[in-house]
Order: sequence, then C-alpha cells, then structure tokens
Amino acid sequence: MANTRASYGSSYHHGDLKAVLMDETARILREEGEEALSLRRLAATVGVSRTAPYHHFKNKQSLLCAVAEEGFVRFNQAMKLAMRKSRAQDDREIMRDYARAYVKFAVNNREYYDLMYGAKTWRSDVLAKSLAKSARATLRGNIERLQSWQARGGIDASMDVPAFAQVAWGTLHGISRLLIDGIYTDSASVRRICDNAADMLWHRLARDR
Amino acid sequence: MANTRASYGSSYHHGDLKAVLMDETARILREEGEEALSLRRLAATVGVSRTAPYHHFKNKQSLLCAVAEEGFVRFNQAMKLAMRKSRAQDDREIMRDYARAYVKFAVNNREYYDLMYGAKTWRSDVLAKSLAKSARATLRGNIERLQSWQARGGIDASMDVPAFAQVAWGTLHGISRLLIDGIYTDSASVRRICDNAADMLWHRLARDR
DNA sequence: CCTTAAACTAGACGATGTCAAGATAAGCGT
DNA sequence: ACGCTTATCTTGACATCGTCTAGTTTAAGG
Repeated sequence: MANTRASYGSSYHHGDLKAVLMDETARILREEGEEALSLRRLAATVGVSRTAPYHHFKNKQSLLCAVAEEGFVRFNQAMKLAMRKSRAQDDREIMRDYARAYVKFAVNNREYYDLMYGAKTWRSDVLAKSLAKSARATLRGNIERLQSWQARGGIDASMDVPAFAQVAWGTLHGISRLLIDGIYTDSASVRRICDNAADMLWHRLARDR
Repeated sequence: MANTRASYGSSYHHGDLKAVLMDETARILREEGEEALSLRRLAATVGVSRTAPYHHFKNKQSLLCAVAEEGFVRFNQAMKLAMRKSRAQDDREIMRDYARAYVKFAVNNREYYDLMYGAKTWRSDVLAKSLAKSARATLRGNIERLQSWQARGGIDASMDVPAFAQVAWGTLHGISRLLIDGIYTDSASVRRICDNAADMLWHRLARDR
C-alpha cells in the first residue's frame, strides 16, 4: 500500500509505475491468487487508469513474464545466501541444506515460483528468450558444479551427471509443486520430506564411491 | 467432431451432452491450450446454446473438476495396464516400468494431467472431496503396497515408507511437469531420465538390504 | 393424456483484455 | 526562456467472457 500513487503525489506522471505494478502484481498473486489478478483492478489499486500499464508492458503476459524474471533473481539470491549461511560439514549435509532452501523458497514465494515455472510463462514467446536464459543458466550452473566435482573424483566417473541433475531438479520441483498446490495430505513434515529427498540424491551420487 | 449435435439429430434434447462436453473440453485443452477454452465456444462447437452446460455443471470449475476426475480414472487404468503388461523380472525393472508408465501418461495426456494436479482444481472446493478421494486413494495404495512389501522383509524395517512414497511421487511428478511445461532443455531422452530416477528410487529402497 | 420435471434457449449484466485517439508534462536543444 | 519531441497517462470503445433470470420445449410417468 505504501507504493500507491498517493505516496508519489498526485502528479500526472507516476514516476515509478513499472516497479510498483510488478510489486503489486506479486502481492495480489500471493494474497488473492491468480484468478483475482486483472489489469484493471491492478491499475485501480495502484491509482492509475486501466491502460496505463500498457505503456510499460506489451500485455498482461508480458507483465507476468517480467515478474517471473524478478522471481529468478530472488531465487538466485536466496539460494546463494542460504548456501553461504550453511554450516554443513559434509556433502550430505550440503545436499540437505540445498534441498531445504529450494523447497523453502518455492513455498514461501509461491507467487513467484508459480510464474517462474508456469506453463503459460514458458509457452508465451514474449520474454521466453531472456527468461529461458535465466532458468537454464541455473540448471547449467548446477551441472557444471557437479561435473567439476566429478572431475575432482568426488563422484564416480561413470555417473551420467546431466541426467542426474535433471532428476534432482525434478525431485525438488515436484515436491515443491505438490506442497504449493496443497496436494500432499500431510504437509506438516516438510523438513522430513526434504531430508529424505536430499539423502536419496546424495546416496545416488555417493553410491559408487 | 463426431460428437456434435448433428450426429445425434437436431433434437431439442441433446441426449448425451454431459459426456460430449467433457470430451470436447479435453480436446480443446489438448489441441489449443487452457486459454482457448471458454464455455461459450465450447457450447457453440458442440452445437448447443451458451447456457446449456449449466444444466450439467454448476460452473466452469465444476466441468474442469469432472474432467480431472475422468483423468484419474484413465490414469489408474493406464497404470494398471502398464504394470500388467510389464515383463519386469526384478524389483528394479518394476520400478523402471512404473516410472516410465507414469511419465508417459502425464506427457501423452497432459490435458488431463494438468487438471488432475492443477492448483485451481485443488483450491476450488466444488468437487474437491470426490477428487481428493481419487488422488489420495492412489497415493495410499502405493504406500500400503510398499508397507506390505516392507512387512515381508523386502524393505528395511527402519525405512520411513510414507516419506519415501511422498518423495517418489514428487520425483515423478516433477519430471512430468518439467517435461509437459517444456522447461527441460533436452527432453529427447525421456527414457534416460526416467530410468535414472527409477534407479535412484530403487537404490534408496534396496540400500540397507 | 395430462402433468411434472428435466433439458434447453434467449436476454441481460458486469467484468475483462486491449486497441485507437487524444491529453499532459518532463526534458532537451537552442 | 521557449518551443519541440517524446514518454507517459487518460478516455472511449469493442469483442469476449462467466453466469444469473425467466421463459420454452420435450421426455417420461401415473
């Protein structure tokens, strides 16, 4: 609410509309869900006419893609921070911390996560290029980290690292989705699920050592 | 197209409208995507007035929930058939066949899978009851099968079977979603990914034997 | 055959995404 | 200081959508 037009004075030019629209979009998505998001209502909430957003985003999908990209930035920050703060002593604990951080981000930032990996986002070719770059850079980074680890002898040489990375991503993504969408019956034990997944992934890597 | 009103004669009463609406909904979702589905267009395609569907479904969400439930029926059929046809000799191959069948169904029936595990489906309390029953019966069945296997000594007694089942589900669900939504860079090697996932799950079970 | 209820239709309303045309004002070169 | 350019914002308009209300048609049962 701090970022409505009023707080910028009632000038004709808003001054910061693009950023405000993106924040307000995320807020509505989190607090009221996807169905409740309409450009008209968004514009009204922000204190601007219904077509004003079109001067900053080609259309609704464009706005959502921009928010998704913001999500990738936040995700990378959150993961970097979590791994820096991690007190893990060995690879197994690192894996656990990684899994916990991933799922925690997804659950606590579902409004971004939904957009980051939503079908609509990836099918629209509006921002697909820049967005796919962000997303795939993350995966590629993980693969490379694993491969260098493999080169140093930490992982068996016969391991199909790219396939493993895809499976690992799938596992964390799937758990996150089932949690976010409220499909798990018992979502109280998020930590137990995460640790189980992390241990499984770690055992997969360590199996041949 | 075979099931339009014309093929039933131009009688005032359609005769089979409910089923036709559900099939046509699935067809539109598959061939044109979620955004392209509107009740009005659906009704027109089927050769009926725009408000006719409301005599069979409370609203749009209700129709989608019904289609989702049909999806669960098809999923269970497909999995049962796949496991009956499986020529797997040991547990590891059984796991592989299961993983392949799961992901194959999801990818080949994305219009159903999207609805079965879509956020909108699970948040609307329209059919949530009957639907949650279908979905959770599947998971519970898996857990019970694993637990009886554990009781027979096939799985280490210290294994947290419910947590494992949730992780396994998450893994297959996540891989399916990343494939369906076109997020994996390289989706050519679906089989390689599935087998990797299945082996990982199997090792997790077999680890302590 | 007549009644009742199920199945269907037409009309209307408010909400939505977005286009076209015009208004405002901020910033810049002169 | 002044006018021009251009980014930014507004109003009006249109087609489309979900769904409510009120009426119409027909199948079925006593």
